[in-house]
Formats: sequence, C-alpha cells, structure tokens
Amino acid sequence: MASASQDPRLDALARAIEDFNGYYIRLPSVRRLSFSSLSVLHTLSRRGPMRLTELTTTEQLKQPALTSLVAKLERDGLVARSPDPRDGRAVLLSLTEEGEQVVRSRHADRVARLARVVERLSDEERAALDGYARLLGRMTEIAARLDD
Amino acid sequence: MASASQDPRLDALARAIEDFNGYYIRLPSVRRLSFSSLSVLHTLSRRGPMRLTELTTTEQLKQPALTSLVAKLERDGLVARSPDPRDGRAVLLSLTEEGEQVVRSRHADRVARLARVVERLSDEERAALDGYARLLGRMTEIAARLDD
DNA sequence: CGGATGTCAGTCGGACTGATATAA
DNA sequence: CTTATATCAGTCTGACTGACATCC
Repeated sequence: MASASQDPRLDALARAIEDFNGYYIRLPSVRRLSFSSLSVLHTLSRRGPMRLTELTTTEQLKQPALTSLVAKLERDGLVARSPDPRDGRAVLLSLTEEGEQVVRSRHADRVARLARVVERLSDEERAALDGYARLLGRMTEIAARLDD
Repeated sequence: MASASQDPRLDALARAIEDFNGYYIRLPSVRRLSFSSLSVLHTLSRRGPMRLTELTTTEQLKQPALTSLVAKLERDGLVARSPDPRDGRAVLLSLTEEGEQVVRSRHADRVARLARVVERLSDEERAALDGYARLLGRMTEIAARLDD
C-alpha cells in the first residue's frame, strides 16, 4: 500500500484520479458495444470526420483491427464510410445520427451518475467544481500538445 | 457536437473528465498485461487480500473469467493463492512483492506523465491541485457508498 | 439437503501479425 | 518504383454461458 515518489502531492493526485476512475468508468454497456467501439464513437463525435489511419493514432488499435471494428459499426448503422474526394485510397469516417445518439446517451448516463455524487457534496465543495472542470480542460489541452 | 442536459455545469464537468481520461488512460502496456489484469492487481493492492467472488463485484468479470485470469497472474508470479482458513471452499488472493512492483511502476508512469502536464500550468492553477485531489477523494468515497 | 465458491468445457468476438490490392 | 491506405487470412487471447465438483 506504500508509494514512493519525489513529489507526494502529485502522488496523491494521481492516486485520487486512479481511484475515482474506478467508479467513473463502470457503466452498463450500451447495445453490446465494446470499450474500443465506444471510444471510436467518442473520438469521431469530438473531432468530426476522419480517416481510418488517423484513428490508429488516438485509439490504441492497429489498422486491421479498426477495419473490422468500423465495418461492424457501419453494419450497425452508427458510422458512415465515404470515399475521400481528395485521396482515392482513403475513406472518411463519420457518425450517423444514430451514432451521435449513442455518444449522447452514454454521456447522459455519466452526468446522471455524477449528479448523484455531487448532490451529496457540501455547498462549498460543489462551488469548487466549475474551477475543477476548467482546470481539467487546461490539462487535457496541454497533454494533447505533448503527445505530438 | 451539441449536448443536452438540465445542468450545463455538470455537463461540462462530465465532458472534461471524459476528455482528460482519454489522455490519462493511454499508457504503454506493462509486461503484456491486459487492462483487466492490471485492474485486478490495482484492486488487490488497494484493498488487500480478498476472495475471487469478492473480485467479481469490483471487476467487471464473471467468475470463470477471473479463475483463468488469476491462474495466469499466479503463473507469472504476481498473485498468490492461499486457502481461506475459515472457509474450505474459498481461496484468498494476495499480491506478491513482484505484483506490488507492477502496480507501483504503473503508478509511477502516471505520476511522470502528470508531472509533465502540471509543470506547464500557471502557479495559480498548480496551487489549486491539492484541493482537487481532496475533492476527488471525497467524490470517490461517496460513489463507493452509492454502489452498495 | 440447499446455497455458495470456485473450476472445467465449449464457444465466440476482438485484436495481432503478415501478406496483399490499389491509389498517390 | 516507392510509399501510403486500407483490407484479407490465419492465429491467439480473453471473455461468456452452462455444467459441475466441493465445501458450508
């Protein structure tokens, strides 16, 4: 249970995030979709249409795995594939309206889960949440730039 | 890209957490261990020795899956299985020292990743981190009680 | 005996590597 | 011709369901 690090504050923060994620991540799976499938839908929803190869950089999957995963998502009507007008080799992937709905519904589940926790916080604690969200946004932005 | 919810502040928070996790979760896999295996090691490290059935409540796996997963972890020397002195049917699972090391090393990777982000924050932002770690801890505690 | 704990057997989906078609 | 994009073929790991042995 002990942990060693030069900076006990970072240590505590990393640990707090790890433990919180244990609860935040657990959601009943929607429509039999795998974790990877949901991640692809989420990425397409946030970043808009992109190529299969571009997805291999954000998802932790190789090209062949994405080919079959996307094929399945297309069969299920959640993703649309269209040829890239500027590159005959490439395929542009985008969410269908049904695909967007899956992402929204999952987000709504998380909000509901979060609400039940937040309503049990003190007024003071609750008031700090907005600042927290903004800071997390900043950190995500920084992390994204580091990954290039 | 639009999102609908009664509470735009919760909405923004849930979204900030989702996006941050996208970066926080991505780590090179250690020793060919699956996500599920790492989760089991993490749980055993935090909560101490427990039974296989108890693990089925925290991990999202059925008993048979855990049987074979734990068998593999035992072969790899990361988990020890000992009979429960108080119940002949049960098996007590605990981490070996090597198993603890895997958890620590993974935690250290996260701290290192986090450090590179945190050092690019402003002094003011950085000063807020301790409060957020504490708040996250509170929320985890509340979420744990809700799940019973 | 009935209920709980864990394992065994068989199946299936999801991911990998390596090889291949097609377009830039 | 070489490189990039995507797919196909074959294999393997990890998870499920259902049946079972063992102990309370």
